[in-house]
Amino acid sequence: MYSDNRADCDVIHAELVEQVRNQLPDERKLYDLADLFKVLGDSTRVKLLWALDHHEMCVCDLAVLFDMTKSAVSHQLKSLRQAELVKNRKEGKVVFYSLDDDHVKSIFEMGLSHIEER
Amino acid sequence: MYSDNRADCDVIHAELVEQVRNQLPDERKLYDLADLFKVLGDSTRVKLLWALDHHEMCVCDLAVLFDMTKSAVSHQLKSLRQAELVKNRKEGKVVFYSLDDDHVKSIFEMGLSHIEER
DNA sequence: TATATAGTTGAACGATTGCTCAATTGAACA
DNA sequence: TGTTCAATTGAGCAATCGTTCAACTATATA
Repeated sequence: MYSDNRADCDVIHAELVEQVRNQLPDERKLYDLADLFKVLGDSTRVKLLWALDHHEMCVCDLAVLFDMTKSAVSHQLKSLRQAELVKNRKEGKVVFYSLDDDHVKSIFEMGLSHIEER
Repeated sequence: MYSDNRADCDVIHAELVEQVRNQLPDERKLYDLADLFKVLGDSTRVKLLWALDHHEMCVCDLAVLFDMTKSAVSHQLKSLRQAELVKNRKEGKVVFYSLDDDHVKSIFEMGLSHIEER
């Protein structure tokens, strides 16, 4: 049944494996989920999100706040935009960014709970 | 005030920047938070956690389930162990892994909510 | 219209990541 | 005691990631 697989071992608990396999979410969903956490898995982006959770801010403000170049900030905001975690609005030359997701705060707080309980 | 920073721009909203700066969590916490999401930000590890959420499993079962080598599985389980997301127990030659965190499921569900609402 | 400034973009780089491979550990058992 | 098999480990490699740098766009204003 698993003769052509890469797991260099016999199946120990075949029934359990089959049972768990049938209960796993769609493969695509698992990839999307990992991609979301990948975006959250960078301290710069975490900082940006945390700042934007307090108030909408422009690229320049964020650059000053975290002592980064505008370019670096802009690149990271692009990732966050593509993940639909932030949105922006333009006012003259200035682009204001803000959170575009209700779950970020909850996810952060859940994450902090994990960290603080170990 | 910010004369020696790397943000190649004037401060546009100095007061806001200062206000947000004072409300940000400890820098260390933000790094730890990003590190946690970094561990969750890989589809292999997401799959492993999801499987272990259903039932404790040994390395060999997981390798068969996801068609990976035991080595690859073991390496990833090590990351998860270091992040204190999974724990293990030994029974003879076999090592059983299981979830070591109540928040993972909640974090996953929050993440799925974000994905499904866009 | 010319200049200045906010922001974006793409290439290039160094660092990190996830896997493979081979060697090794450790427990069961003949 | 020697063999077998589950699991771990470290080195090495390709791929990915985050930043810098330089060039560019777009808008306000003199």
